[in-house]
Amino acid sequence: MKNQEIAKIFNEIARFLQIDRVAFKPYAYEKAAFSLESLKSDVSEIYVNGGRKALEEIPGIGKAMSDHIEEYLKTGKVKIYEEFKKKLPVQMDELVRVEGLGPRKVKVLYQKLGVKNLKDLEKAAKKHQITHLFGFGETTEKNILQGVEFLKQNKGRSLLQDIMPVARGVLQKLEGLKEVEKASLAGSLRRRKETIGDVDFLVVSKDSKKVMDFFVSLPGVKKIWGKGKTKASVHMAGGFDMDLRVVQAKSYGAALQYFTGSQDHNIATRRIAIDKGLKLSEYGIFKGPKMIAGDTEEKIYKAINLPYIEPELRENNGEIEAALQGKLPILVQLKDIKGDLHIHSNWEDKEGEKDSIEVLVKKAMDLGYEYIGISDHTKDLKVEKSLNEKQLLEQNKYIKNLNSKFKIQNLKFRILHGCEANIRKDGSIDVDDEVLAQLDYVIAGVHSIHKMEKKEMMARIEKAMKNPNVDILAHPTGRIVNQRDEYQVNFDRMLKLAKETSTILEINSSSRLDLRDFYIRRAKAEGVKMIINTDAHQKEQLNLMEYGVSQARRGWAEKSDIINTLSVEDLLKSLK
DNA sequence: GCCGTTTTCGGCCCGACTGTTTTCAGTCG
Repeated sequence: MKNQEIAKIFNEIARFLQIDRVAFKPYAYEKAAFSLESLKSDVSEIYVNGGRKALEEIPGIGKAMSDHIEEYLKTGKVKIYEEFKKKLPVQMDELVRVEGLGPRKVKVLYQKLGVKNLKDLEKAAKKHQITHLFGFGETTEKNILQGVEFLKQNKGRSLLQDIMPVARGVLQKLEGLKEVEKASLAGSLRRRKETIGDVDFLVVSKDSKKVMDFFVSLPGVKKIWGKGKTKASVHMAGGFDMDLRVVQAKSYGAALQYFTGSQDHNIATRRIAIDKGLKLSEYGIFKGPKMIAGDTEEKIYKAINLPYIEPELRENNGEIEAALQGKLPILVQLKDIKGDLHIHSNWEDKEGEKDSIEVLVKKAMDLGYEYIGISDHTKDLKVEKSLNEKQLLEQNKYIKNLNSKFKIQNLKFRILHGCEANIRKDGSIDVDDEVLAQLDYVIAGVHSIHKMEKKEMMARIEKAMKNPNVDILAHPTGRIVNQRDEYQVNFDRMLKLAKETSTILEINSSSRLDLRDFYIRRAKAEGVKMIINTDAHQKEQLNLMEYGVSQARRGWAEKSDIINTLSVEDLLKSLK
C-alpha cells in the first residue's frame, strides 16, 4: 500500500520543518501521516474512486496534503520532500532512532561532520569528533555511541507475549516495596499493543528517591538513561527500555491516563479539556488554579464529559467520537471465555514435548473452562507427526470415551474433537470429507505455499470456506508478528465469504496475533463471528488466551462477536 | 497546514530532564 510510503514522507517533511523552526506545520504533517497510517483502505484506490475530493475527506488531509498525495501517486515523488532531501541528504528516520538525537542535532552532525547514516555517526563518535561541536560535549558523544550500540543489538520492538511476564515481574517487585502505595503498568503495554517499544511503570509513593534508586538498580539494568526527581529510564540487557514515573496519590488517575497514552489519544482529550476551559496534565484536570479531578481515571474522563475509555481503545481511532455519542463497545473479557478450540496434543508429537489430552483437560479445568477442543495437525503437514484419517477416527473414539467418563463422574466438562487441517494449493482439504464430517468441528488453515497471487490465494481460501465441513478459518491472513507479513488476501472478500458460508474467523493468540486489530474491527462491523484460540502446543500455552482477548478488545470486539463465549451447546449450534 | 456546536481566523497538549550555550534549547513521551 502507498499509505505507509506517503506517511513516511510526511513524517520526514515534519522533521525538516522542525529543523527550520517552522511553527505548527510539523504537527500538521505528523497528523496527516498518522491518519494515512491508520487508514485501512489504499489511498491510491480512494484517489482513483473519488479523486481529490475523497482525499480531502480524510482527517488531517487538506488542500496541500492532497496535492502531495496526488503528486506522489502520479510521479512517485513529492517535490518539496525532494528539495528538503537535497539540502540535507541524510537517513533521517534511522538517525533520530538514536536516543537523544533529534532532527536539529542531526543537521549539525551532517553540516559539520558529513554524518549521513548510523555508520557515519558511529565512526565520528569513535574518532571523538563530536565532543568539540557547538552544543555537544563529551557526555553527548558517549551517549550517542551507546545509543548506536543499543540500536544495533536491539531487535526492535518486543512481542507483547514476551515482554509482559518480565514487566509483571518488575511490577511485583515495585509493589513489594514498603514505600510504594500503588503501582501500575502504563504505556503501550497497558494498551496491549502487539509489540512494545518500552515498558512503562507508574508508582504512587511519598519517597520517590527510594523508588528511583531501587528501579535503576534492578537486575538487568545496563545503563541509566535518565534519573530525576520523578522520572527515571533505563536500558535493559534484554534490549528494551523501561521508564518509571512517581506521582502523588491525588494525581494517580491523571498520571495513569497521561502515561498510558496513546499520545494522540492524550492530545485529543486535552483538546476537549481546553474547549471546556479546563487544563489537563499528568497532575490533574484544572479549572484555573483549582484542581477538579486527578486521583482516578474515571474522574478525569468524567470531568470532560466522557465515559471511561478502556486502555485498548485509546488510539484516537474513533473512540473519542464513540464515547461522545455513548456508543463505546462493551469489550469482551478474559472471564467471558468458556473454552479453547485450537489445541494440539501429544497425538501429533514428534519431539516428546507435547501434553496428553488428559493433562490439557486438567489445565483447562484449572482455567475455569467448560470445554476444550483438540485439534491436531493433519497428514499433509510434515513438521509434526500429523494424523491421517485412520488416526483421527481412533482419536475420536478415545475422546468419546473420555467424555463418557466425565459424564459418569458427573463433571460438567466436555472435550470436543476437531482437527487443524491443511488447505492445499487448490483449496481442497487434506482429509477425506467423510472423516471430517464425523468430527465436532474442523479448523482449516494455510500452512504451505504462502506466496501466491491475491486472486489465486482467494480462490484457494474460497474453496476451503465453501467446504461444508470447514467451520473455522485458522490464522486467516498468515502473518506472524515481527516475522512474516500476511499473504495476499482480499479481506473484504474474505468477510463476504465468511458471511455467505457461516465460516468463523479465528483470532489466534500465539505470536501470530492473526487476525489483526483493524481486521477484527471490520469483521465485527460486518457481523462476522470470530473465535479466540490459543493454538497451544503445550499446556502452559493455554495461558496465551489473554493476548488473543486483548487483541480482540483492540479490535472493539464484544462478547457477542466471539463464539467461544457461548456454552458448548450454543457453540455447536453456531457451527456449520 | 488544518480545522470549526463560540471561529473561514486564530488557534494548535504539556511537562520532565539533560547537557551545556550557565539560562535554555533539544529531546522525549
